[in-house]
Amino acid sequence: MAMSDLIEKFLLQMLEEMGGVAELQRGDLAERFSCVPSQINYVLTTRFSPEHGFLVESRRGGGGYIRITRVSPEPTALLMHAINAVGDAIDGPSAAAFLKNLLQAGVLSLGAARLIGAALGDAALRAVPRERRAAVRAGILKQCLVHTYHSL
Amino acid sequence: MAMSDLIEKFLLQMLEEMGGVAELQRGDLAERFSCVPSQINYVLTTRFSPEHGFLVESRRGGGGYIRITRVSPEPTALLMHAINAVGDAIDGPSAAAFLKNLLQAGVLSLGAARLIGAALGDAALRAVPRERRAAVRAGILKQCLVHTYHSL
DNA sequence: TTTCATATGGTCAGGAAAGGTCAAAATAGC
DNA sequence: GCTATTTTGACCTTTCCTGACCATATGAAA
Repeated sequence: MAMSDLIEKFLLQMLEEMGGVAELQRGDLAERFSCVPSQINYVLTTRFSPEHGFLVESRRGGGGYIRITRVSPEPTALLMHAINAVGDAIDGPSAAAFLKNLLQAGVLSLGAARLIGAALGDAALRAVPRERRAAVRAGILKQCLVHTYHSL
Repeated sequence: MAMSDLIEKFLLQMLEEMGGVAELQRGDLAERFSCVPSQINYVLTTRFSPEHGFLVESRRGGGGYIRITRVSPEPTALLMHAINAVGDAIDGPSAAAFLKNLLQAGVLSLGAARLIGAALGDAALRAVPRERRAAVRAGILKQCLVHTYHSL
């Protein structure tokens, strides 16, 4: 695995531990990985760009620093929120809205969202009396989201 | 036997040992067989194409790699068979076995298989009376498989 | 207050380390 | 002999790594 990948991994883990913001010194990090300082910039520009959902600030001079902030909300937080919000029963359109939101946020892949959607549809719940479907749907949806949470 | 056949054999065995995914470096492999690197590409395009049931990913540059993943040659047939075999009711372990088979065959991704598993578990079906769960489970499972079928 | 030394971080271009493409030459199978 | 397959090499593209040089902040000295 290339060094840039290792540095990326390190920074991601750091962000995870620090709850979304990591502050570091370029020289220190370069020394830890035995590379030139500018390689840190390379990693930052290729893997922590805004399109990747990060904000990078820095300051030069004595006491300088580089701060990386995860700008797109963390998937775990979004999932947690969604799981709590589902409740004990949910109708089809509402469930679909949940899935759409999570898809939009990049927490669920298109395939996963559609798959869950299939599991929640009336066709899948044929064996459940109509008046109980909302409750069953909620159970399935929550469990799917919990699973997704655990697989992050 | 032509060298391309030898390389093919080697890669197939590698896939076998690694459980369906093999990661390699083009230069290394070329050196091992004393051939030019581009011959590896030839083997990959003629014998590990999607029609042959393989997925090939790669990355250039330092630390580059080639990854071959075995997928099912006939996902549609396997899915069709599975959908028919599920029946009107199915217990948890049997459903799990179905998923495991389809996973092994590469029809379902690990993520998809686990996701469906979560939707079929007792935790997800808490709102369904125990004696009706098998029927509900069958409905959900079949719908998920039908969905997968359509999204191929 | 101005100036200079030091401590950071930033930019950019070039070289190195992969993998990709393509067409011509060689070979194998009928 | 003819055709399809295989083999090869020249050239291309992408990604990574390095180093020289640049820019800015802080603090002490003049």
